Amino acid sequence: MAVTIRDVARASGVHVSTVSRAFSAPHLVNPETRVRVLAVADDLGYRPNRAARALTTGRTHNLGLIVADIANPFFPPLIKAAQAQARLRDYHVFVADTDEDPKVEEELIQTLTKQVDGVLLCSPRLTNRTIERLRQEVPFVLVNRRVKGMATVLMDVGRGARLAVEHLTGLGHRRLALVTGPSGSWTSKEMQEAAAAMSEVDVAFLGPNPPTEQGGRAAAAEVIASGATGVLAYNDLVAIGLIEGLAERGVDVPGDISVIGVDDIVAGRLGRPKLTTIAMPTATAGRIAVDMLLQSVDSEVATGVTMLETALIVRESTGEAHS
Amino acid sequence: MAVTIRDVARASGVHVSTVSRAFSAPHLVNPETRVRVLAVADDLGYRPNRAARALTTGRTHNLGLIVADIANPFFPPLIKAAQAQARLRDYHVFVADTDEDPKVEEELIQTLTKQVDGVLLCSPRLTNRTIERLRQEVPFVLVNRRVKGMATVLMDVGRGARLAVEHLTGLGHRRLALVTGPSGSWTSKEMQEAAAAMSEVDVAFLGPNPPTEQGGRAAAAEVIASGATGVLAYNDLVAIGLIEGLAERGVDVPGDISVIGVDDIVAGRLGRPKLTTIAMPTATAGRIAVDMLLQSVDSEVATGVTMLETALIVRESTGEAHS
DNA sequence: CTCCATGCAGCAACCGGTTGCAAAAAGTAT
DNA sequence: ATACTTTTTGCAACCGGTTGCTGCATGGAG
Repeated sequence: MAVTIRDVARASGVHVSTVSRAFSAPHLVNPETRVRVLAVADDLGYRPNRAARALTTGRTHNLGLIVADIANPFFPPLIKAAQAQARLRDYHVFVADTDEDPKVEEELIQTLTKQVDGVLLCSPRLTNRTIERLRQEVPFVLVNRRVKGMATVLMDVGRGARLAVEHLTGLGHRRLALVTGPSGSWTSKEMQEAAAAMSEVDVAFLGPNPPTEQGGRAAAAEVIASGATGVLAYNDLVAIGLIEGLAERGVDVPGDISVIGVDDIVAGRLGRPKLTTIAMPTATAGRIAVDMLLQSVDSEVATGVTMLETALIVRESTGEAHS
Repeated sequence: MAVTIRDVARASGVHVSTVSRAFSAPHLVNPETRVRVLAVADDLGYRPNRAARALTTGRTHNLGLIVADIANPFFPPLIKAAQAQARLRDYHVFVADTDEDPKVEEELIQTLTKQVDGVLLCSPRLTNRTIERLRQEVPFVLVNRRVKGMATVLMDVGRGARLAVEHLTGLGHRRLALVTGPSGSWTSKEMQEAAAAMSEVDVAFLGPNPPTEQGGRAAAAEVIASGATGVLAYNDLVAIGLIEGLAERGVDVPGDISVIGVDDIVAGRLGRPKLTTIAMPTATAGRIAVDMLLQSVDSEVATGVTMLETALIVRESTGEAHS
């Protein structure tokens, strides 16, 4: 079937070890021999078997990328960037979707560990304890989640939330609401803490909610009941759903209630009204996370926290408070 | 480091082959021995090394999924579904993005083949000839691309295009335009052929264009110049960009020009105006493609074409022609 | 013309499993 | 008790590479 290193060895009249070295330790083989071997290899269409190589070297040259929901528009740019960056370093990446389920997440990590050199955990829903344990088996880099002592890429959503609250209060809103996300979400907690720390404002916490359009739509009644006129939603999807839910109940955005999302997904840029949102540098996060991961794979140490800036983008879903 | 089959063998006082069989050929080992071995294995936290297993069995239990652009909203639902279906069958999936570049695509397939049992090629930009060649190295299933004799999952975009054209002519539009996609795209070709076959209508073909918002925006001038009042765009992204481009030039949709997209991505459902579009069953396609792929991995034959239905969804971006 | 350092290639063990074959154990029929 | 199956287990080779060690040339120093 496939052409192996022995075929190449036979065809070029050298020992397999020489062929092996011609590829992975060029300086240890005579330049002439090397070009000859390489020529024969190319001729035969030989391609090294990464899995076999991994067996001895311990390096699979694969990465795992685990996300809560591929279809959530927040992730694709991150996945794309991570995958591209990995390819640059000659790494392939497994992508897996946990459906927001911690059980699945853990199981996935377990079965993946042997096949990868490291795992990128994006917005994990696992407990800190579980993460600490799993960490023994394979290097991690966390995205959007803080666990002490672990390599992490964070986006400064706390600051984003502060900016959002200031924006809303600046527009005259006095009663605010935060439509929170899933309970395991670091981002959600971070937003809550940031908002709660702003003592001068009155903000109601509504949740937890699934991080989807449906989640937002379902929260509409609660938002109305809260009496808030300024709302910060867990993410754009929720914000969009919320706006729809409010519209169904005859509440206009931004006329009656101002809504701010998080993520700056494409759909928000095109929506009606165009969404005011906190932009997250997801592509950058993916790229940096891969770099950190590969670095920690080599150096055996996996630490360091990278905090990426977020930005408030004001569009049309926020406006002056009336009253 | 990691616990291997030999550790388990030693700890349970049997030979490695017995441990191996306890896992992968249970019926060949005495039930009592088996439970004992499994208990020890569980105790030690043993997990079989898939890569090592692949070396002898030839089955990696991995799949490759290659798409033109992860960030294109058309793909995530497909990726998600494919990945979920694969997991059901105990397969992991490599996801790779080609950036719409055939060179990258080919290279990716080459380096992936040894690590996977099969590859899902979604909307490939490769030539038929190249695909035929690569096919020798690894089983394929094609999505959104027709190559004779190969397993394929298609979405009936031809019929979709016909419905779209009928919808437009039904609204009184006489001059139509088709904003085509990338030159290697089967979908684009299919749409063109379907439209061209409708002899009674006058449709201009504008393209090729990159399948993005920018591509659509850039095509706006050309669309106006064509004099068309009804436009079918390669996909929703292009349609959205086009609508923006038209708006910049003072052309209203659907007031002056009607626009239809393809894919039914979320952003279109939320846009202004809400996009009339041809819905593609992407999740179903992903699921079925994985099933077909796994089937062909087992049976050594990879054929069969599955055609999935599309549907025209009329929203707000199309309207009556004003003479 | 030795002696030794250096460069290059071969040998063989090993990575973590699988599997055909044979031996041993257990069961069955005579 | 013997001969013959049928289970159950062990042995050892193998999958496709890698790598520490050894051995052979070659070349420069003394």
